[in-house]
Amino acid sequence: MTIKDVARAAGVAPSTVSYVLSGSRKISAETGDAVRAAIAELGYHPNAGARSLRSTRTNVIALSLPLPSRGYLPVGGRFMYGLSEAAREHGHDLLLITAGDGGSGLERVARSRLADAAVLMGVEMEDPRIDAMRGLGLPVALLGRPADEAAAPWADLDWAAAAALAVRTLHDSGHRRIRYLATVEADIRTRRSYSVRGIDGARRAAAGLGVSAPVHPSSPDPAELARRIDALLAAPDPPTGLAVQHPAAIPGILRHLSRRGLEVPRDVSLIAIGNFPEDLGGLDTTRIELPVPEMSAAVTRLAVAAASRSDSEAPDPGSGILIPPRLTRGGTLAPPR
Amino acid sequence: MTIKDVARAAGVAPSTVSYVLSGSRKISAETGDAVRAAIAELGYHPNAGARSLRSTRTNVIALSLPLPSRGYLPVGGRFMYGLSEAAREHGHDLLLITAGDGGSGLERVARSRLADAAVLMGVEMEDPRIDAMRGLGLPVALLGRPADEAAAPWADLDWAAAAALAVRTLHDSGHRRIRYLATVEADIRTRRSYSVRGIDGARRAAAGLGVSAPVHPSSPDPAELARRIDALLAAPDPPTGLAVQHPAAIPGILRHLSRRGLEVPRDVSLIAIGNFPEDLGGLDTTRIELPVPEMSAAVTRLAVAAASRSDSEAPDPGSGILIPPRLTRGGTLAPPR
DNA sequence: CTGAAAGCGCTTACAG
DNA sequence: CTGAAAGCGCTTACAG
Repeated sequence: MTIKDVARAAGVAPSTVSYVLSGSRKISAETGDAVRAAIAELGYHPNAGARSLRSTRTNVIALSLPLPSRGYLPVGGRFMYGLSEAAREHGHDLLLITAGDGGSGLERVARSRLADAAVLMGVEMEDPRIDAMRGLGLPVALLGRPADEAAAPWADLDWAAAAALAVRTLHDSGHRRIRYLATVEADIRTRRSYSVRGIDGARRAAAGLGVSAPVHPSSPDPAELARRIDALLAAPDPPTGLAVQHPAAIPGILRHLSRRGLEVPRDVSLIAIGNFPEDLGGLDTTRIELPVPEMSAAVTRLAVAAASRSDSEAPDPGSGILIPPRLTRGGTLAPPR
Repeated sequence: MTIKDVARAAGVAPSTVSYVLSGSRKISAETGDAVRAAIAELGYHPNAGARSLRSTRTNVIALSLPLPSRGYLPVGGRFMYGLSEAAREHGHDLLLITAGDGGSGLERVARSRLADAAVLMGVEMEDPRIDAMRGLGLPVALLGRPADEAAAPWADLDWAAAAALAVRTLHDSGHRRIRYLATVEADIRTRRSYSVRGIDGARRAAAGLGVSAPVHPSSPDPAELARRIDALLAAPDPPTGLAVQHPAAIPGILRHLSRRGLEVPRDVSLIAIGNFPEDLGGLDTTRIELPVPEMSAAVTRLAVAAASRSDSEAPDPGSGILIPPRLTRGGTLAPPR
């Protein structure tokens, strides 16, 4: 089942079938209809290998996944769905590249021309993958905002604004003893963008409000996290408001507070940053949700644009798309007693 | 950067480079070394499109994802990681196919020869994708055990045995009023394999033990699920033991029981089936975990085998790999009062 | 408005 | 033990 079969069935030349498919040439209505009818009847789909060999376009986007940090995994799954559907809307498929093969995966994809562009997930402030791909001719789009915002096109939730919104909302509600529970240490250490920017946003917001909001890293180990919360509560000025950027930890934190006899929001208020309602299992939490569909659509658009730019050798405008945070009211926020 | 460049650098013919790469011909040590040195120095990777056009092998495995049911999503992410890494170990990459484009995605992949084989996730007892792919020449391997076990190679946790193990463990512990909280209704209605087999295993085990263990569907809505649990507890013979096959619901269930003043395991025992320790957020639950790495490795092996079989036109042995359940002891099981 | 032909980068019989 | 050549199924200048 090749383009020749379609051409024979429609009574035209193979090249005419190709032109009907690509739309890059004016075709008479009758010819076009005959070709389309033959394609539909035979169920013809162009051979992907032949097409990519000839045209140097694969219609595939590679997704470079970070090493699965324990806190990040459930989020990764949503993005894979979101990105895959967004890619389809642009006529592309999504190829998964795990960091498991030592970062060489992306280079392999670039050199063997398996994809037209790559979306990088788990972006670090200074992400080595950006420079690595520059020389290899694989355009990238970042799901995360790097330190050098002109290094590559990127899309991200405005984590700094999200953290600031959480701190400001607690402050507006009357809280003065606020703590910022950041992402897990591993993410801070590797300078994951959402991690660094969240902390930064929280600190700036606190400074702007003239309030103190010390930052504490979270832990993937619930028992260890519980110990840290105990330490906070045992301090001379225990917090009345918590902003938490570690989504997976929310249920455990609420359980621990309740075990300690603290009622939320009567004794402690809490705002969750960057999570999904589903992951909260019915907990009615005041929160800033992670806008996965918007982020997926935005970064995919950038990746597709970068891929076609690489055809025309046009310079990379280095655009960034910042998605503003939105607060969802829930039952974990109240004025301090 | 093509095979010709490597050939020139090594002072041999392009075909010789190809033979060194494939290992399908005896090559002298010197020639082989020269070629390998040139490949390493130039950073050569064969063009994927050219290779697949010529050899009809893509070294890509397609992953057909089910529609993201709310209960299943976090699990999907783990499998994507697990399958991607397993595929790499066999020299393959993983291409994501979402059900979003109406099931046509797999057919498109088959007809355009984008992949050598497909792994089907979210398998139903009578899964239409199996027959659909048979005529299209895309070999499949199922991540789930279908009703017709000879229809295609498959790998799965033994959900029937898992459910039976949970019921039996409760029974051994002294429980006689047991309830089986199955998967969400949508999964039962579409006859997802894990759902049907779990229910079946629970019923058989209960019958074998001469105990009654009525089955109740779970709900993706925590409030609705809470109402159903209330109904169970308000019945004349309230349960002392619950087996729950809806992983995402465990934290919510435990919270609801505690809100009702019931202590676990003093008043009610609970065994969770098919979840991840990470998703429990530190809850020390007696459970049967989902063996994602084993399942991923097994189904990938089957997919790769099916792909090479399709080259040699050998018949499909229709093998099935059943992974036995393992109980992890936790703090939610005790004899009834 | 349409067709014949070249060629993308590989693999693999054919030949020596 | 190695090479020259054909051809996989497309796309796209070239030609009319």
